Amino acid sequence: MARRLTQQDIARMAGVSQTTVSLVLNNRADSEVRISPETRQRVLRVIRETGYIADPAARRLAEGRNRILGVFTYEAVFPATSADFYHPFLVGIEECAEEVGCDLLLFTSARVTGQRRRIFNEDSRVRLADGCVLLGRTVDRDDLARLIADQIPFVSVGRRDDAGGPVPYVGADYVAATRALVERAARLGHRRLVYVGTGEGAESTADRFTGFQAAVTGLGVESVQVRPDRPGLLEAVRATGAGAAFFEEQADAVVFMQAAAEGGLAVPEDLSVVTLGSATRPVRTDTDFAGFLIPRREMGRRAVELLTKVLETGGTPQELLPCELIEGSTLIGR
Amino acid sequence: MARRLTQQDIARMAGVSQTTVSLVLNNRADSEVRISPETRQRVLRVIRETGYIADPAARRLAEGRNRILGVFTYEAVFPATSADFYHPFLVGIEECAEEVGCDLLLFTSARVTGQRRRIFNEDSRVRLADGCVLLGRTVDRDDLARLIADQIPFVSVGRRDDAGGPVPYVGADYVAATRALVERAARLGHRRLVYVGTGEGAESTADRFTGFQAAVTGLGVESVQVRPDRPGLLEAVRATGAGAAFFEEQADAVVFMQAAAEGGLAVPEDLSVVTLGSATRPVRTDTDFAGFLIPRREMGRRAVELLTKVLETGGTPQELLPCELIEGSTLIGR
DNA sequence: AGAATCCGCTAATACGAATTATTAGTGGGT
DNA sequence: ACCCACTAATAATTCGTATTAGCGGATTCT
Repeated sequence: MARRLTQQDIARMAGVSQTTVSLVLNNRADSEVRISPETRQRVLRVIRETGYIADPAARRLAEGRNRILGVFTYEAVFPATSADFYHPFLVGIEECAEEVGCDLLLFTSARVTGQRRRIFNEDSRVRLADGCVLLGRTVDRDDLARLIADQIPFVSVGRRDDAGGPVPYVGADYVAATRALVERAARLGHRRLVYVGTGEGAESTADRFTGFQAAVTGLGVESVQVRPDRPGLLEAVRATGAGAAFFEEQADAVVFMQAAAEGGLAVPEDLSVVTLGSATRPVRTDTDFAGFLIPRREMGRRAVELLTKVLETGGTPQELLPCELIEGSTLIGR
Repeated sequence: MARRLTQQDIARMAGVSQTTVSLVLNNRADSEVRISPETRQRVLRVIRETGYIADPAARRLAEGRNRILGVFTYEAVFPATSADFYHPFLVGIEECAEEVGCDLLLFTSARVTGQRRRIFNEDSRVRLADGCVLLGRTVDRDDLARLIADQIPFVSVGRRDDAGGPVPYVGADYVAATRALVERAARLGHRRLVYVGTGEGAESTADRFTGFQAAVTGLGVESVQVRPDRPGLLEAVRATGAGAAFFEEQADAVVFMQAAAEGGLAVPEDLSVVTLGSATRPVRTDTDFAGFLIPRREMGRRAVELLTKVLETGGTPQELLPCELIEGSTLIGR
């Protein structure tokens, strides 16, 4: 097995010292340090010819940084079930990482403990990267607290509640987006709305409910809540007498539409339907729902941007990106 | 920024040497090395109390490996057009990487030179990983030769011809799968077959043609070849008088089906249709083609398995995985 | 009796790159 | 002849962990 090339090897080939190779590599041109153009070129040529690349572990150990950004996901990234969910984020992350000249390390090695992955296992490689981006519908609170306590630079994609301290994140502004949709319904004359969803669990879910309630209260509109998993959902929604239904989860709306068609409920003539963001669970539908788009790609990009900023100057950035509203065809006046 | 705890710190607190801490941590109980139970417990207690975790960078440096596997693709992975092609491979790769405890480094930053990516560009990061998996419809011969010459551990997903030496790969057995399909057609009474495809180019394509010809010759069945890109493909195929058409590329078969429907050719009543593997170009079709499935996910898994084996013991593994035959509804007797 | 082995632990060193301190050489000014 | 400023490079050290060689005394084997 061929030993990995080291700066020492390059130095030998170029007839200089390891120090010189390091200096050339890091493009140091301070007044402190001088390398003649010829020597520099000679070293660079050997490096080019051999395709030498610095060992990230050694570099990290010596310098303290890597130009490697870790990406941690709580579920496997690629499998089809979650691919649709992660994909847009990854596109954004990848784009921005390329721009800032960082490589991406997918922490696929994190073993699944119980049902999900955990960041800190026996030998977590999190510290191999300069910092990392956290991705997942929900994030383990203990992991977050540990990251904060250990002062590991990271940015969460998706807003997170405090976990032993403020969590750096870039999220989507579900509160504002949901409020805007409620306001639109109100402008169209709706006086009674039904919220179909749990309103609890992950922050993203809670935010939708928060926005809904705030808007409803502010506008003096009547509202009721219905759990999406209850049997006879169609009848339950019908019984509320609401003119518009707000679905926390698009997948539930898709199922509902099917039931409505079978049950003789016309959408949007009899009932308007609004979905609060694109589906997290993949569903196929032809319905052009009124709702909003989660700026997933932008979130990915921004997370990397913020992470590099954190690495440079520290801090705990918290940002919410606006969601684009979708006109759709399922919300009409009454 | 608080300095991290080191083994030295732990050693001081426990009143032992750094070596002892390391030995306790790694649970070494060889005959080579002995630690008394009391000392061990004392060290473990300090570790537990402080929440010490070894620095992965230092650990990797000492161990000499990164546990990072590179994944090189000749086209961008994420964009939707190629996503369907790469996805199943990546699923397998990720699965297995997780099992063997390795992280994945996507060489997405490899710049595109001309039309395609090249492995060895200005600042190739290939050497950053312990080894890498090559993915792509076709792979550059020069790149392969370079990898072999430089003794960089790698495994290609897909069989490759020698390139200045044998190439380690895990491929799909297109020869056997194609032969099996020809044999099935023969058993069903077909005495004249037409091969629609170029039969040349990438190894995967050549293998299909090889299998086809070998089977046809062995069985004494007549056969002709038709280029898939010629105008009037439908008539050309018809003119051959063949009872069954073997399509190298499923996408061509889909187009052909459309033309057949319009031209009044009934499939499979008038002509049986067989496709040699799932589509590389994404096509949507409802036709249940007779053909075979490429074990993409398995190939991805196996590639990582073989790569870890190469890393441990060297060698140049070459494996072909069997394709699962699809009964389908487009191949009947005559 | 002398050699070999065991015991529990530590000092020394390796790993690869970055940084520091230092050296050798050169030319100019007084 | 001497000191100084400057150039171009290197030797030595650092980072935190893992490994190897070895310590001196006691026990066991031959």
